[in-house]
Amino acid sequence: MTAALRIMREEGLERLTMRRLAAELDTGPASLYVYVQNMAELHAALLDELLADIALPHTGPVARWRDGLIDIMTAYTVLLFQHPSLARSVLTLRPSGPNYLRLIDTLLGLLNAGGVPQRQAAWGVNLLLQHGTATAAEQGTRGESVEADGEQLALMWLVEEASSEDYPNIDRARSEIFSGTGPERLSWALGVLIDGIVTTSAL
Amino acid sequence: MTAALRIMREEGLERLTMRRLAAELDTGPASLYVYVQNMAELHAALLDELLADIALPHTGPVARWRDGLIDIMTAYTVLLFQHPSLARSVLTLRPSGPNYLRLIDTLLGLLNAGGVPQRQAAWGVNLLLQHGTATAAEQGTRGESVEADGEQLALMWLVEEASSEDYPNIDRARSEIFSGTGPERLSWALGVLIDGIVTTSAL
DNA sequence: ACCTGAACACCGTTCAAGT
DNA sequence: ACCTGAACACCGTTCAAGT
Repeated sequence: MTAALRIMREEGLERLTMRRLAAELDTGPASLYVYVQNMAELHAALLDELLADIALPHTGPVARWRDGLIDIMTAYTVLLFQHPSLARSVLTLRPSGPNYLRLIDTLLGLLNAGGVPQRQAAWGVNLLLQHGTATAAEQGTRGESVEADGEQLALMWLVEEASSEDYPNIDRARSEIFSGTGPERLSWALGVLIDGIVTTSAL
Repeated sequence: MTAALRIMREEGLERLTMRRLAAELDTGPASLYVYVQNMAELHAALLDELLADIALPHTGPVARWRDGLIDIMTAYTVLLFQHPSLARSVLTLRPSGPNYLRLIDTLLGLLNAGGVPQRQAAWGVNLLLQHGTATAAEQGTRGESVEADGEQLALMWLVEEASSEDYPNIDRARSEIFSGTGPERLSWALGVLIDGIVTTSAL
């Protein structure tokens, strides 16, 4: 499993194929299926391995629950940002490793500390983690491939050129659509989510 | 392009390969590269085609801006729910077709009608669309493959079994983690996002 | 100039056969 | 019982060669 982590870190998840990993371990690809059922299970194992490294301040002053949430969610998002294609995989994975359960448990605990009703807390954790994963999967494309950068530029150009007759609201919002830095937008989004989770009652 | 849509609708995006589409059009795969640059561009074109069908109530009473947002976002999410693997593709695509721009413009208009400051509106549209796309990509896996259902069950089992010592908060929230129906959770999430976007000022 | 057959360089997964 | 070579059934993309 360390070999898999190394390949991912050094060459990216794209290059971590069953055949490549098998070659690294001096065997045939069929042998890997003794340890994992399929590619998805390998990705799940990698995620849990990575999650072992994020700091979970399970204890701490109850009053700082909001900062705790933001810190953990930022760490989670930044972690996946470094492995965008893993994030893409995680989105369809429903991870279930011990470190992922620990992460869920900690987030739930912080929302509980904030006095958020149980249902909102449970649904909110889902929303928060989905946002982190999706943000990494989406934004993280930058730099991973040349085409992705090209597409980003193509969209910016289109938005620049979007005629004020056809798209009057885009025209008005033009300057804000790509404004702000990644961290600024992430911290705003986390604020939106947490505020909404705390104040919006379910059903 | 109609052939591509038909294959996707009848057999799923997974089966819509360059080779399969070329065969359908009685030619070799190389010929497709005259019309699209790559697979991503084909997916982008498909998304824009689908978006042509969603109703955009651009006009209407200004006071109903919130309902308008919820209606459009629900339609967008439901649309992608039927094509989960397209949703996965869209997440990394930064779509730029005319119908996608129209969707952005309409959402911006509704947030403007709600008196949301320009920056919050612009960033908020991003957040809303990302949520819709990610939800479809994530939940939509159900039924598309047998393994995905199995993984869902595996997670439910793990959460059921999660010991109260190791994961006390999961233990307490157990009954709520999988509670509610898809539509209930979607409408709650949209409420969270809209409330948060309206009330959380950027920077 | 426009189109495409055939090849390049790969995939994940299965299974019969070996140890 | 455990492991794996070789095969199955595919991919997206490129490019030299034809029309």
